[in-house]
Amino acid sequence: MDAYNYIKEAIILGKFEPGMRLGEETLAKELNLSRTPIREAIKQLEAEGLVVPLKRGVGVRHFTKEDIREIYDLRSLLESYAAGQAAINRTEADLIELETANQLYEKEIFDTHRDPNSIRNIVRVNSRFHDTVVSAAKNKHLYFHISKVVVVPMVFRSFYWYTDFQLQQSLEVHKIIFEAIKNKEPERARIAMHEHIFQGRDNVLKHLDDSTISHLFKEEA
Amino acid sequence: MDAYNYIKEAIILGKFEPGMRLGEETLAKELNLSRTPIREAIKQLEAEGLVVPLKRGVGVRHFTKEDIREIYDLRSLLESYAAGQAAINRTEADLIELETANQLYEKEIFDTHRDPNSIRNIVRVNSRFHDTVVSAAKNKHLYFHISKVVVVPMVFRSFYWYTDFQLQQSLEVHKIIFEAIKNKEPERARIAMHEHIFQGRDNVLKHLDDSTISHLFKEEA
DNA sequence: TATTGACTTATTGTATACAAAGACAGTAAA
DNA sequence: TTTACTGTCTTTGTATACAATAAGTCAATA
Repeated sequence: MDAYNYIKEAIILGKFEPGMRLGEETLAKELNLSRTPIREAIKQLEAEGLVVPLKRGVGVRHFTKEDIREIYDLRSLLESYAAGQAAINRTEADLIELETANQLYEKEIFDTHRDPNSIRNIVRVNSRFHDTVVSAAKNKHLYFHISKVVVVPMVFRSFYWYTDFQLQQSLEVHKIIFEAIKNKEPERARIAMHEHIFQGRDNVLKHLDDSTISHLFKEEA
Repeated sequence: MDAYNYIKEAIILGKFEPGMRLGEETLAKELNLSRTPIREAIKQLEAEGLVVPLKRGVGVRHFTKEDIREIYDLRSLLESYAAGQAAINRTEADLIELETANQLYEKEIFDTHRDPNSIRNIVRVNSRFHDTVVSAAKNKHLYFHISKVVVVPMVFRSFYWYTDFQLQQSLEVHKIIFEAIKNKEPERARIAMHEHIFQGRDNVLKHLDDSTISHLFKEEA
């Protein structure tokens, strides 16, 4: 794996915690590389906003409650628009892929043991559904920007906090979104997606005071 | 100026034309630097989508008509949302800054000689107004992403195609947006901004067949 | 004890050298 | 004329060395 993806994944999975400084020499040794490719990877991650300047170098960005609110507002705006456009522009192939993603999602939810590996699988198939919706909107630039908004460590961790009921509920909304896109009902798709993402947002915000994860976030000024 | 901003500006101003390959050694000589900082700048620009892989290296990205349509759709979605939020969250300082920007805009429009330098000034004050609207929405992540969507060479050139009447019309819409934000009317601000950006979009698309600029764009496949 | 200052150290910023791999040109064969 | 091949050459990918500077340390002074 290249330096960019290695660091990115480490941040998303929480191996590199928010506020942690990323020394070039350290990473270079960790990846058996020289500093040059490490620096390039860091520059890219900085452009994406995943790492921020920290003491003549960079560190993993931490997200405040305010950040989470803002990001979910933005994501909701973009993805609900995407759902609406998907209901207009989707192809038959998109519908098949959406249905597949949801079937896998259903399977993962029922089989889950709630261990980290299982959560990762749930995240993966959930992302596959959302990704397909955005892809079906047929706007490459929209796709590009949504992928940058969504890639935030938060999204990964949030699934730990879903109850079985919430996971089930989430699946049901996926099915409603799918039906709306299939039947070419943009408004219904848009509204359902908006609700869906705001449910996720509320769930995350509700748990932000939880002591087990509070160290991952910086309090607002 | 650092390598990143130098290259970025050269692309936006059209000094580096779409499709042009950006050789590291060449840029290094041009800026009296070694290849290392050049490579880092290129990686950042690549992450932003302003340059794309081209023959084992990178080249300036070209935008198809389809790209322009997509970008304006996206920009319209984001900026009209921003205008709505600005009508809710704006401070008194925001209002002063918006009014200042519009006054300068008015001045530039009346004084213009339609030379490159004058166009640059118009672009600058127009950007200042739009920037302030987005800033007044009080969502840093929204601001971040809009700035990436808007920074496209297109925006700069589009002002060459405005007639005096269109510039005047553009100013009038700015004033309507300002009033809506001032009076805390989110829907009115949102709709006005949406119309405003779509007018810009139509203007650009109308001129895309123009022979004087057609070389700047690649035909759609 | 807190604060300032010089000193030491660690880490980044930049340049350069070498290795690797496409791109290109020229040639030969179909 | 076109295609396929081969060798050369340009340009990128990576490593490393050195310069610059910010950070940390410790002692002296208020």
